[in-house]
Amino acid sequence: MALKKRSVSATDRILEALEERGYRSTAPRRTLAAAIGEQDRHFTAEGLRKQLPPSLGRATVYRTLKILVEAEVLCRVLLEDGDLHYQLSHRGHHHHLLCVHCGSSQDLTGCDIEDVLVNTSARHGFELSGHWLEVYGRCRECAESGKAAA
Amino acid sequence: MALKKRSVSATDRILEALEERGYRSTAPRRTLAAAIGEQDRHFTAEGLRKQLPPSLGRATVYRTLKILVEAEVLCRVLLEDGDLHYQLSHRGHHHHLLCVHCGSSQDLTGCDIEDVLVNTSARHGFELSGHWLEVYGRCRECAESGKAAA
DNA sequence: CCGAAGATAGATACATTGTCTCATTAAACG
DNA sequence: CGTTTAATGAGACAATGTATCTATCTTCGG
Repeated sequence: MALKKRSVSATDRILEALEERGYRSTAPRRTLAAAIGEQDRHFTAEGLRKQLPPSLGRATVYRTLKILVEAEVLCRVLLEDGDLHYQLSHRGHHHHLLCVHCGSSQDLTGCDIEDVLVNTSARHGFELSGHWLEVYGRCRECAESGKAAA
Repeated sequence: MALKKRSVSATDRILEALEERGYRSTAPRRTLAAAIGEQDRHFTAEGLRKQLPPSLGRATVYRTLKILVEAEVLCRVLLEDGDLHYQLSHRGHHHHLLCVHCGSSQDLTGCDIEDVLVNTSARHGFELSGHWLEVYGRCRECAESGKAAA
């Protein structure tokens, strides 16, 4: 269930985001952008690094990932076991449905959690400024095959 | 706004939880339980350790914290900056309202987020099994003083 | 094109937060 | 008590990231 379709390649989106923000176009960054564009799933910093030429320094990988998260091109994903992964992000705030079985993730859309949170928080006299939410479970495919099997 | 009141001391609750689960009563654990009972705020493993005699090994602190989280006496709190803290927990699943200004936290109660999540996930064909939520903002006190100041 | 200014890279040391191993010690229990 | 077995503390190791530093590459004005 990888996302293959893309009008503009993810690689290009990454490079554009860097350019927009005034970062220079360098060979390491282009290599990284291409590698990230090839991921069809959330990935770890080290996992990504293993797919890159060893000449590309560790610090560069982490630095670039950080920049891309700030630029909202990537977002962080916290797995249930505490592992921090990264994945291509659609702009704006959103959450993830993470399949604990196959590891896929989908964006949680059409969700009114924000409203619920604002209201509930207000009842506590709390002025909400942000939140972090990850949802774990089984995606449609895994849920169905799971019923058949187990 | 620390929680000072407690019918049974937190320290005792910790020791009881350990006993219930068949763990032995040892001096290091009693020391740890007492120290945790004195925290009036979420704390880090290392922060806690600094309040303990250096003779109490690092591994013991981490081991005990892990046990206590499993026993649901403590829960983990993820701060906005990614720092993982611990705090005394009331049993059962709940979330935290974390004040980014004063660092206090309160439990989010009377919240129907679970229902919203179940419904929203279902629309994605997703079979929900768990979630992680942290809410950041300003507590009543900080929100009010903030308005006066800023 | 060239050269200067400044961002970036890679190497590497360091930092943080844990986990694992292992010999020693201490609890629990008959 | 003594035996059994869990627990401790020391320290190695691991994972993940940040800071520092010098060399190098980009960019851009001329």
